[in-house]
Amino acid sequence: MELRHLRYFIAVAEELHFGRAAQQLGISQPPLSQQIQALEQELGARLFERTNRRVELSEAGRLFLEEARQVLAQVEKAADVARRAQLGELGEMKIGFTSSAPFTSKIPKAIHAFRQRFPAVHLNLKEMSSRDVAAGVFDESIEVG
Amino acid sequence: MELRHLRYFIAVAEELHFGRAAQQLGISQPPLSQQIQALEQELGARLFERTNRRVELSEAGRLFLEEARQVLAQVEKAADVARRAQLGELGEMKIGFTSSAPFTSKIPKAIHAFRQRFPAVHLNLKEMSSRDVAAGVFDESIEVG
DNA sequence: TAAAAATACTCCATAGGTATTTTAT
DNA sequence: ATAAAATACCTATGGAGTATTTTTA
Repeated sequence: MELRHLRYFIAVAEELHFGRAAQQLGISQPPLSQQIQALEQELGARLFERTNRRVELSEAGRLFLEEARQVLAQVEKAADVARRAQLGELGEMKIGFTSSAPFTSKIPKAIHAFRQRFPAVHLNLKEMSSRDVAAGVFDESIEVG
Repeated sequence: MELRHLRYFIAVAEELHFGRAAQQLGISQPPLSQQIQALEQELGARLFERTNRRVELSEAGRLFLEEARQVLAQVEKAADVARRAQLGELGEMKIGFTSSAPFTSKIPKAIHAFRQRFPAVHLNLKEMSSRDVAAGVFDESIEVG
């Protein structure tokens, strides 16, 4: 099974008409019929009742439609997560700082501004020696959450 | 995006090695690299850090992996729902019966046996006139949940 | 220099198109 | 007689294979 099968199935389920669904999908009707048949065969389930002047969903089709929509929604979410993570709007930020850093003034403000800007980024702070800061050492952590 | 991309991505994420992942998938390494590249391009996100002796997941890749697994799990569920609905192990059963039916004895037993056999089928009972039973009329219903 | 991924190209399986037939109204 | 899906057949896009190059540890 491929997402194509689910996209095609949903189009037919919404139009209840192979010709119009094909048009909406930008393909012709025969390959759409074929893909739906292939899907039905793989599932071992009849998804539509075809009575030549009318196409309607079978019981299996109605239930499958809900699941198929959830799959596509989940795919959208997956793509969105990846894009936002790439843009640095999601994920984890680890910051090491030395005890001599002006913690009482600048760091809290910086954290606040950062969390305002990237609310989905998980912040992870740690006080450490300046040598470790320079070396990029960051084993344990204090989470700000 | 197609499910193929997700299946390939998960294989590479698990093996952290394109060659072995390709072998596990039953394809050769170059097309696997190509499909992963196509996926990364479509997402606009780098999923792996390639440093020639080592492949590792990027932050975006780690987050995407969780989502991708959920997609495939949802696809399995969708297929399962369709198959079980086709077998009559899922869905809805509507039964009309007349007031003269021996409700106190046979019907409750029949319901019990049915629900034992098909626990996922939603039962829907209604007392109606014998004429409506014969005509298959079934507008409102009493649900047995 | 060795191990692994990326390129370059070639091939073929199959998604998709066109033409036609079937079917039920 | 008509509208719509199914079937048959053909085409061509792109997924997959083989050979080779690039990269860096």
